[in-house]
Amino acid sequence: MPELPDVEGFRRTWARHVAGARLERVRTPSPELLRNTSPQGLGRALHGRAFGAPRRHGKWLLAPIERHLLAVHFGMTGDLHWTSRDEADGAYDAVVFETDRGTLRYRSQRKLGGIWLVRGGAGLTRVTGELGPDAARVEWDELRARFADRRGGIKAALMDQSLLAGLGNELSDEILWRARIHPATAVGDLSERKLHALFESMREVLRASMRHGRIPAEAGWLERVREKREAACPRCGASLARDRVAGRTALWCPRCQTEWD
DNA sequence: TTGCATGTTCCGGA
DNA sequence: GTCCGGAACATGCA
Repeated sequence: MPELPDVEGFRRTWARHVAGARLERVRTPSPELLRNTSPQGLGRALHGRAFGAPRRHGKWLLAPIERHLLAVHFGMTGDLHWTSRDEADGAYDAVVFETDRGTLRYRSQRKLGGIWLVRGGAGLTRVTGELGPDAARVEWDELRARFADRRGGIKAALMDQSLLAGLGNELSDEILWRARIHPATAVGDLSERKLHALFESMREVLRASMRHGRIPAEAGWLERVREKREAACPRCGASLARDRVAGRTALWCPRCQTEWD
C-alpha cells in the first residue's frame, strides 16, 4: 500500500494528532523495526519530549522531536494509526508511541520498513539513501533535466528513488497508463512532447491520490481493475497485459500504451 | 504447498 | 559509472 499518497496521509495523521504532543512512553512489540537504535535508546532520547510538525520526502515520513528526527519508512505493508490511550495493541503493532494526547501505532505486517533515530539533522541521507526531488513537487525543468541522460526503461526510471522520490509500482503503472506510454519504453525514445505528457499525468495522478491518501480505485483509474483476474482497460476495453517490467509486476494496456509514440 | 505481494538493498553481469 | 534482473529481507494470503 504505501507509496507517496499513502505516506502523505500518514503525515497528515501525524500533523493533526501528534505534532505538539509530548511523548510519555514508547513500547516496541517488534524491536527489530527500530533499525539503528534499541527500545532503551529510543526511550532515553525521546522521553518527555514534544513532537514538531512532520514532513514527507518521497515515501519517507520525517518527524522532528526536539533535537532528534524520526525517519519512518513503511515498506510494503506498514501504516500508522492514531487511537485512544486505552486501546489494546493490534496484532501488527510494531512501535507504539504513547503521548499525552493519545497513542500512535506504527504497524507493519511484513516488517520490511522501519524507524530510524537521527540526531540533529546530520546523517539523514545515510538513512534514506540518495533521494531525488519529491515527485509531487518536482518542476518540469528539473524532471526533464534528470531524465535527459537516462538510459533504460521509463518504468524503472520512475521508480528510482534517487531520480525522483515517491513513486512505486502501482503509481508508475497508473501514470504510464494515463500518459499512454508502454512501461518498457526507453527513456531516450520519448519525445519532449511525450515526456511532458508524462509529467502532466504524474501531477494529475498525484494530486488526486494525495487527496484520497491512496490511489483511488475509481472509474477512469487503472487501480480500479488492478486486482481483477481478467482485467480490461478502463479506457478502451482491451485486455490488459500483466508481466514483469523493471523487476516488478507491471499492468498496462497493449492497445493504448504503445512502445514508441 | 507454492507462488505472490504496493518496499529497499545488494550482487553479478551486460 | 549505469542499468537491469534476480535474490534476499519477513510474513500472510490465495
